[in-house]
Amino acid sequence: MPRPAVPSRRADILAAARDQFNARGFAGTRMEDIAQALGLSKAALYLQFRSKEALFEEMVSELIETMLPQAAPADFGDIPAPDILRGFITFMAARLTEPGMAFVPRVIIGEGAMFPDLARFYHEQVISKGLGLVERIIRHGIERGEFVCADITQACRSVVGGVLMAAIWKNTFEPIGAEPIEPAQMAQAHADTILNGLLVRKDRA
Amino acid sequence: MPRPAVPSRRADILAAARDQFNARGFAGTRMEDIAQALGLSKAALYLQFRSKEALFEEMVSELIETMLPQAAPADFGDIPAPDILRGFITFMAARLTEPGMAFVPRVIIGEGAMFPDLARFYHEQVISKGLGLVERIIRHGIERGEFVCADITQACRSVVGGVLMAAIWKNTFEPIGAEPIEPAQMAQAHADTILNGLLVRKDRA
Amino acid sequence: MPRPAVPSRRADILAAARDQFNARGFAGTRMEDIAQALGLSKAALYLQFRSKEALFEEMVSELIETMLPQAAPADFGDIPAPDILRGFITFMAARLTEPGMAFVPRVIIGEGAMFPDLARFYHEQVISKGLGLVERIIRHGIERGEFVCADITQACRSVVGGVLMAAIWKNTFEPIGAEPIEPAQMAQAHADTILNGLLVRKDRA
Amino acid sequence: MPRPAVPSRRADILAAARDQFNARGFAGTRMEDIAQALGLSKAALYLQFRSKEALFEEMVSELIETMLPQAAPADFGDIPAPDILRGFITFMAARLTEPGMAFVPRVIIGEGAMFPDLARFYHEQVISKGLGLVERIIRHGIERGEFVCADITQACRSVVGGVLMAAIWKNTFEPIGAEPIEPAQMAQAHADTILNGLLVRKDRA
DNA sequence: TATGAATGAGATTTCATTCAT
DNA sequence: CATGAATGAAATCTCATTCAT
Repeated sequence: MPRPAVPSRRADILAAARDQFNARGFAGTRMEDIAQALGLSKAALYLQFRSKEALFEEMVSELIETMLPQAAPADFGDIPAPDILRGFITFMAARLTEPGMAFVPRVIIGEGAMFPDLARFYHEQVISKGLGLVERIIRHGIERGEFVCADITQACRSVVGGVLMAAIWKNTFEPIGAEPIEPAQMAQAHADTILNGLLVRKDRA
Repeated sequence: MPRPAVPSRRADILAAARDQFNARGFAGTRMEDIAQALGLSKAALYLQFRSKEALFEEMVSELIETMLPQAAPADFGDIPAPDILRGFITFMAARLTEPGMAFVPRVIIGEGAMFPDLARFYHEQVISKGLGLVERIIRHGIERGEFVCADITQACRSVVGGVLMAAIWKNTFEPIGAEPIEPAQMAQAHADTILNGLLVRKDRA
Repeated sequence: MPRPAVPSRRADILAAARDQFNARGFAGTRMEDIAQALGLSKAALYLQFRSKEALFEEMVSELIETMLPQAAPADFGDIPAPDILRGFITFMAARLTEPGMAFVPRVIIGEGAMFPDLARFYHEQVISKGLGLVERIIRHGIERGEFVCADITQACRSVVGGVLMAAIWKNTFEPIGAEPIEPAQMAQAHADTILNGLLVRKDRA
Repeated sequence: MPRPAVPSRRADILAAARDQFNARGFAGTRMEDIAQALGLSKAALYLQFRSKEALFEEMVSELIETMLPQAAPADFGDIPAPDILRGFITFMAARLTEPGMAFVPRVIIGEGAMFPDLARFYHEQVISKGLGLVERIIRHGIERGEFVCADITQACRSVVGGVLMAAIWKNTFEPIGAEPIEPAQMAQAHADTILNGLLVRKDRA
């Protein structure tokens, strides 16, 4: 069942679009830019996509749909919650900082106000699902007597906030000269902080 | 001590510009929008600012310069580190989610790629200083035997990440229907998570 | 009968306007430019002149009215026509190439099509009167048996053409690096050519 | 040998631009004017030319490059200098007054101050070459014993001045009601004046 | 007399989108 | 499937002119 030798035009366009949106944001990217990057005419893009917005949405969808399912095991079984959480943070930090992904939160955050459909879509597909996954992990930990948490909803945001920070750092501040980060290392440290807290633990000392 | 009878037009324009850029981002805001919000003509704006970009940059600068100095006491003295950290998180969460401020990270993150100077300025003046402040707080706690922390630099990012998450949530997702957050409450929960961690503490149980 | 110690604002404005129109042409000069050159506000100009066009016209009028009467004696009497013609050419070449004058033909020629009133005014006041004067001189010479001329109207244009050439050279080509001309010398040579022609004269050899 | 079925849009646009710049000058012509004359939208012009200025410059260049080479025979041989000079004057007067050419000196003279590159280009390609050609003609005449001339450089300007006068008259003053000229006739008269001078010639009387 | 502030009417330029070939 | 040519709608910016003070 070989994939077609000539990969679908759609895929090519989506890839080129991702690069361009990554570099210039949604409003800053012209259809011309995408077409030129492909050596095609603008009109060719419209053979595959109804509009610039449709192209953008489809690209984000595709990206997201390949990302989230791998972030945590479908069934937690007997796996310790700290391991699952650490795995989630590490996986998401790696994904969201790799080139071609990091831009998604950036564009959504930056241009969500102008494109509410886009923001809604992203909120429902990514943020809600991501937070829901974290919530399941925390509940799993509480059930197993590993975690204690007064406000699960907020705690989820603390978890995701650190990951978001990594994505933004990589994509917004590194390009302008900020000290580079190592996503895996940052993920481990974030997991440590979230799991252990900063306070001295007498039970471990 | 009444404000001057003729408050500088510049200030009026900067305020209106802030609202508009907040609502629509840089590219999405038209000079017409700002002018209409003031009941002025577009041309009036050009009497005070050379260009749209100049107006934007001046507004961001001004905003930033008034924000950071109040985030923590200049000298920590004997104050317990957890209190200082909790205070910092609460203050920043309040500031960054209040209308008229929340947009700063959003616009910087969203359009930083198109305005590198702005992003650099923001990184140096806000992010670096903010992270430096958190670092001082954590070191203060370690010295006092209150905190333990393997990777201070990363921990700082976990702290700030939660605050950033609040700002983005308030500004990007609430407007499209996400469940509203209460910044003070979220700040407390974030502080709890960061301080205590999620793991069950045998020393307290 | 001393002139007023504070020369009329009108005169100041006219002088500044001349400089500016000279440097930038009519369309290229903004009221702001003139005002700034005087250290005044734009509004101040409108206290003296109804409009930009009115200001321009008045300036040209004034310039012209002081120029033409001196170009030739009012009554030719017994003066030899060649002397009068040589005097006219020399005078006009000097005037039209001095800074602050040369620009008049330039602006009229360049922007006459957009401002027909201006062009008409200039044609009637300057060109027609100038050509009329040359015609009178030539007729004077014919009457005195000094000149012979098959087509007086065209000959007048040959006379004026040389003067115009000097003005254009000085104002259009010298500023971009063309070899400078000496108006007096050019006027003498033009008069020589016009009077004697290029052909060898057996009656003089 | 039919012209290509799809004559280059560029050429069409250049032709229409010439007409419009001719009628209104550079500053006075709006892109809209040119587009309307072609039955196109403004945007269509930008498909072919980067900017208004680029369009203007390209048009002038093209025009100039097609004009000068035909003004005089490459090798004068035994041809009498008066004939060559008369031919040059007649040719140039015809060219510079025909619709579509007359505007060149007008626009250059009028807006040279705002476009120094253009003026320089025109000076080098047209004025200098034209004057050089006249100079060669006069020297040819002197060698053949037909001409006598004390200041050749200046005499050349007298020759060209008359031609310039014709172009300006046709384009600046005729449209506002001045008495029309017949270029061929004016050229003959100018040649007569330049060759014979105004003074009575005893050797012919 | 003078001006700071304002503006209406435009000018150039851009870009997502369409369509005949 | 592909495109060259085209465009309508808009956005930024300019400037002669006005007017309350």
